[in-house]
Amino acid sequence: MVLMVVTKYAKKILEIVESSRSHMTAEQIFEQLRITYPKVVLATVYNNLNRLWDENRIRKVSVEGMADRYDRIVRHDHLVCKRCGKLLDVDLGDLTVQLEQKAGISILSYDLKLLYLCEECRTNTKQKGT
Amino acid sequence: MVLMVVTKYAKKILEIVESSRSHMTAEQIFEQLRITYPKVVLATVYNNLNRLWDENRIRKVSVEGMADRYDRIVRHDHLVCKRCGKLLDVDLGDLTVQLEQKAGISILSYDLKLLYLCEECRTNTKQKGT
DNA sequence: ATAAACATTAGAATTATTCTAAAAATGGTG
DNA sequence: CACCATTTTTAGAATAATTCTAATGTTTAT
Repeated sequence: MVLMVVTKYAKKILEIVESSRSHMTAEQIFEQLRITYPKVVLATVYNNLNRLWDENRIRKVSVEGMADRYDRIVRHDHLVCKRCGKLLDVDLGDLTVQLEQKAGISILSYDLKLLYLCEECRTNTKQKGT
Repeated sequence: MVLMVVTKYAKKILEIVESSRSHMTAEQIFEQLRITYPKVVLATVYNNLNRLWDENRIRKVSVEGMADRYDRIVRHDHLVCKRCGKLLDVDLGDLTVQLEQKAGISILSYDLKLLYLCEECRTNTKQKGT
């Protein structure tokens, strides 16, 4: 149970997620994967993403009300525009130890999102919409 | 634009969310609301939840792959079981200032989830890694 | 009282994601 | 290699969650 990611699809999917800095959705990963393997099916992408996530090889990022996004595992945090959902990377350093101490429990990882209003949303309009 | 939450539905929904400690889904809130207003419709619940969230009167909590949950605004963090998605409250104190400093940006709020494996999931099965 | 603005409804429509069962690929064994 | 067990992929149906649309109802301000 040490060697994982054997299939070509899993391998390529991991590659896609890791080489992208753009928090792709399953659908986008699917499109990307299709370039190399035109026969592949969306369910396969979901299967593999779930497996990779289970094995801690990718991160899953969920923003309220939007499709889940997948991200490389390298630790970093996210800045999320509360209005349009735009996601940016930001690195606040590793808070694991601090958090474990405060919580008094040992954790697998943590997920930190800072909610703000992006430039556009701030200037554009004061009501909702992207 | 200062007085909000005027309608009976919004009022009651806010009441339900605030008086519950259980991170309810829209569906559950709907059921609860129906006790008082049997005529109400699910879309109304979504409309109101979205409005309340927009107005910062409730929190929305999303756990990967599950329906969004709604929560009172009182600051606290969450412990999420990575396997079963179970959600628990935990309070690590207010990190806003620290985070704003590290990020060098002013934020509306933040969302911190600690991922762990709950007792049950830890003992139950060892398949799927971890 | 009337018009403008906002809220609610019903149900269809859209998305995202999982499930199911069958077919295909892979792996190890004798 | 030949066989069986296991895992992966496929296609498409199924399930959820959430939004949209258009009509209708309610409230507010004039």
